[in-house]
Amino acid sequence: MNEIITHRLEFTGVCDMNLTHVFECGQCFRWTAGDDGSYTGVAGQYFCRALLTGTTLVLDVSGGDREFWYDYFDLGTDYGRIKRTIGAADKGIAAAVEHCYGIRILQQDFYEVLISFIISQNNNIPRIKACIEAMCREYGKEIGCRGGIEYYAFPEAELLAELSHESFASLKFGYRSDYLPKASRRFLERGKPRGTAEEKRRELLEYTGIGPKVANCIMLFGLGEVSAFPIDTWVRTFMSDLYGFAKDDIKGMEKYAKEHFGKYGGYIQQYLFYYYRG
DNA sequence: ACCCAGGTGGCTT
DNA sequence: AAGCCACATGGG
Repeated sequence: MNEIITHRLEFTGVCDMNLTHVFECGQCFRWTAGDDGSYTGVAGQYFCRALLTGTTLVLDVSGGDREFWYDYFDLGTDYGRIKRTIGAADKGIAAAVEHCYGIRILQQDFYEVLISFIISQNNNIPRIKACIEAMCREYGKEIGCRGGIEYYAFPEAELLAELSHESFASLKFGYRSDYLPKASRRFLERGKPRGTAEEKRRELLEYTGIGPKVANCIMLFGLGEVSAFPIDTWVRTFMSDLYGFAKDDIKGMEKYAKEHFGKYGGYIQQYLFYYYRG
């Protein structure tokens, strides 16, 4: 079969990173653990096998230059400093950060995040992954084959925009089926949201199928807005446990996050989310 | 048979 | 503005 890997990239001196934490913390859906500590998956259009040994990150990829992967893994951000800052004032956060020390917020493609998190609503992570893989297999360009597994790029917006409700329903997308072509068309018209965080948020909320929670996930994972604080059922659990909120007091939780977590809300949310979900 | 999952749209007060 | 409830699907 065609060899999928075209080149190898090595990054040395990579601190505060653990591939399991990065790929299992719920921010992305297309990576799978190998039996040797590696992770293999697709980011946008490119295949990648990642292995972290000590502080050296080795990537075998099908495309994308050094800068692309440096950005994707957020290697320019000092997570040590962030963790010291957010852990200092709060014991609950300190425990989560200690346990989930290797999380990094990937800088994923906006459209991929947009579609993925529309699928995520009222759904669980294994099924979200299955839905996305089925969609990529059906409508994404084949990148190649490795170890008997075929890898597919994330589908183009132009293609998904032309599909019918039934095309998604047959992939078991359920009631979300008609959100995806609509969202793809809107994305093609409007492009990636720009401006202030509040402007981006307002624009995302105009999509059918995007409410406050999904909008914040897209801001955090697809638009680099690391202050965004998505509140789902797990976040409600830890906000209740740690700070005594009633489970349905979303407004109170939002206010607390804004006032106490501020610009690091997204990081804090992600450490605690992964810690509590286990 | 229920309840839950990285919730939201739409309708009714 | 706030309170219901239906919405597909699959696992526990």
